[in-house]
Amino acid sequence: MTISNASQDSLLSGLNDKQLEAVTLPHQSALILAGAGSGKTRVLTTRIAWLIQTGQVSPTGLLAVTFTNKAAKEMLTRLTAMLPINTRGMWVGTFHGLCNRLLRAHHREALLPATFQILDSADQLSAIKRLMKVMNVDDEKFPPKQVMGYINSCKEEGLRAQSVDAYDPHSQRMREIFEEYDKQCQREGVVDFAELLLRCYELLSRDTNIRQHYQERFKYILVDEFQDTNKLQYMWLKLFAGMSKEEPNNCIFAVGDDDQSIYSFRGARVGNMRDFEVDFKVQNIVKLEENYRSHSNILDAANAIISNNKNRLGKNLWTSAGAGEPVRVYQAYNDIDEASFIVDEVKILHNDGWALNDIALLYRSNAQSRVIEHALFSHNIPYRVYGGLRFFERAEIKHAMAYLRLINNPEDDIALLRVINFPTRGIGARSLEQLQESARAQDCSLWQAAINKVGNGRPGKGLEGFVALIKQMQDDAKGLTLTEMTEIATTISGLKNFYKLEKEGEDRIANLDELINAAVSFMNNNSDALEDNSNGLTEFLTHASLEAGEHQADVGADALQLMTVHAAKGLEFKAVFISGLEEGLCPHENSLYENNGLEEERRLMYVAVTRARQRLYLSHAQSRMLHGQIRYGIASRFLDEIPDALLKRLNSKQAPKPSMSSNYDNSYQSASAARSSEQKSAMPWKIGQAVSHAKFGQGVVVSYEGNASDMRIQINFGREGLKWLAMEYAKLEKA
DNA sequence: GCACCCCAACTTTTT
DNA sequence: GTTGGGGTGC
Repeated sequence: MTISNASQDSLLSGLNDKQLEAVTLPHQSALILAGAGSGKTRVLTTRIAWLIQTGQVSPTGLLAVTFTNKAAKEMLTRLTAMLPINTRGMWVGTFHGLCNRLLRAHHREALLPATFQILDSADQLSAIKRLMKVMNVDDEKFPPKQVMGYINSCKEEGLRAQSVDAYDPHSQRMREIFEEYDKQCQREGVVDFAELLLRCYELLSRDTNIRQHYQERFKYILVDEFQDTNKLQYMWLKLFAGMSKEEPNNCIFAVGDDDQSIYSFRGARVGNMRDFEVDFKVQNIVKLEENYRSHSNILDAANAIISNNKNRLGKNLWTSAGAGEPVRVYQAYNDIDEASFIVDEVKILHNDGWALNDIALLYRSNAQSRVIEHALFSHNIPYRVYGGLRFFERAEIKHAMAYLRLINNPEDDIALLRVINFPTRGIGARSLEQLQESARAQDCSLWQAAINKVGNGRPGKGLEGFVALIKQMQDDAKGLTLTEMTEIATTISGLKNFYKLEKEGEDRIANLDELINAAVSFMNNNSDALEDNSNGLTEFLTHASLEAGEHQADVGADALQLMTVHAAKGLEFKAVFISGLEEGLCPHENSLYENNGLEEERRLMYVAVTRARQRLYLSHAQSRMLHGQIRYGIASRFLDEIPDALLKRLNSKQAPKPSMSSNYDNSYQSASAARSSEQKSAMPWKIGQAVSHAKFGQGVVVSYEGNASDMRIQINFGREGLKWLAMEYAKLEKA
């Protein structure tokens, strides 16, 4: 060891016993069960710093994998703060980023062109639609989105078309599309996200030399958010680790939290944690349970909720911070009342000096934000919604990027199709079909086909113009910097002029200008990493696909934070509102039909609760507008799972507020009043009335039908679902 | 080629 | 209620 004990001490000082144990584990595979707010990122980065500082590994001898670019960046930032090292050349990144890097380095062995492009989801979908047209597939029977999901989940299981089971005609056709899709991608030199991983995995399994090279290089492999890995990612990690006797047996330091696994819908397998324990003979799991974020009332609530899950590795968060405030529960009359409650509370907090940035409003589904946004807007409370379109996903940016892609490689059919007639230049569906037809006949790219048409004369004015435009752009681009090329792509293409003429095109033009800025800063940040002869274009295109950019600009201003619970994972706020805690929304009704769906919903609730540092509000509404209809829900079972002693109920009575927003009130009344006027006398229960049933428990009256002698009543029993009961026999009581 | 209309969907999402 | 995609008509 070349480093003095003193500086080692400073690196390790302030860690608790468990954190210290994790950071200084000997050379062996380890599973760190890191609870919410337990200092997970700190442990991970300190582990890396410690390994380097004690001379056990050089910065280039380790591999650190994350899921998001944000997490990777954060890790590098913290690392440079701890150690005076140059992080360039270190393999710290996302699964996709690292696979991309490896495939670029070995593109020949991976059978890819050096300039292979990465399809984002939108590109992939349009590629599939295009293929399905060629193959004459009925998109009623095979919705392109489903086909895409099928292809991606196959790849995420590590499967190619040849190895997929298909016993019925439908799945056989599906498999056929999968196979043709892969051929099309190969022809066009493009890879989708899942392909990046699968291609990389296959390359390493096939090519012993390359595999050995990396296995010898990466003695230490560190994985963040291990509970979110899918099957292929786990297989990929095993390859790097080297599992067989002859292989080096590198060790994996896996950090994760099974209780925060909320991404099974996109292929994540919590089970990888248990498999890892067995496969890598993990001796003991290090549990980080001391929480540095929340007061204990909040943690106790979270612990109580999650303890209802059966399949857990087991963990209980604790804090030395004291009980803190009770968890506040508000029962709202309807969604609008819920929103106005939140607005009132936020105002109070803000007046008391809380920064809006420190307050988050969480919901299960994006649709719920509308009502709240409306309330915030009319009360002039600044807010920021996370989610939605990101920079490189905006239409105008994708158009400009398509021109750049064509400069880079005109055979890029996807890019060509996107802009061949945008801005419009008289190439309609007819001429496009002809072009695609002749490309198919000649078995070449659309660009080649277009060139041939122009060469043969009578290509049509539009097509001739397009070919000339791209050729001119390519000519102009020679010797230009990336920034200048980007300018060309937005101007010569006619994009800017097009948006200038549009009524509401200012934002789009501003975005196009922002794209030029993005190119400038990309070059500033990466110029020394680029090869000497590279103008950075391929790298910039990759950057755009792999890092779609921040969701929204002006992050600086103080604003209330609105986001889904999923988007809140990994974040923390001084005060958190969790809204819409009703059966059907949270847990979401769809989840109840899924395997272990309820447990995942409960983990979602757990994630939501553990975001709060100091104050936590839970709210539910007796009725809310959903899909254009009023729905009556009962309180989420997750609320019942919190011990009463931790709660403070702000209004347990369901009396409607007199100050209700009038238009909603009317629409609410008209819905129920319309029916009750028909059969008022026969109806003993009002719609929205909470009732209890001997067998089904608590419920809410949703609707009814029939006449006085034969009336049926529909009740939402939450966990038991919607039930029709005959009035005559059902023994209902007011709840 | 484009504007307009209708109908269906509608949980969560990173790369 | 809203949005987006697809189809139709000028």
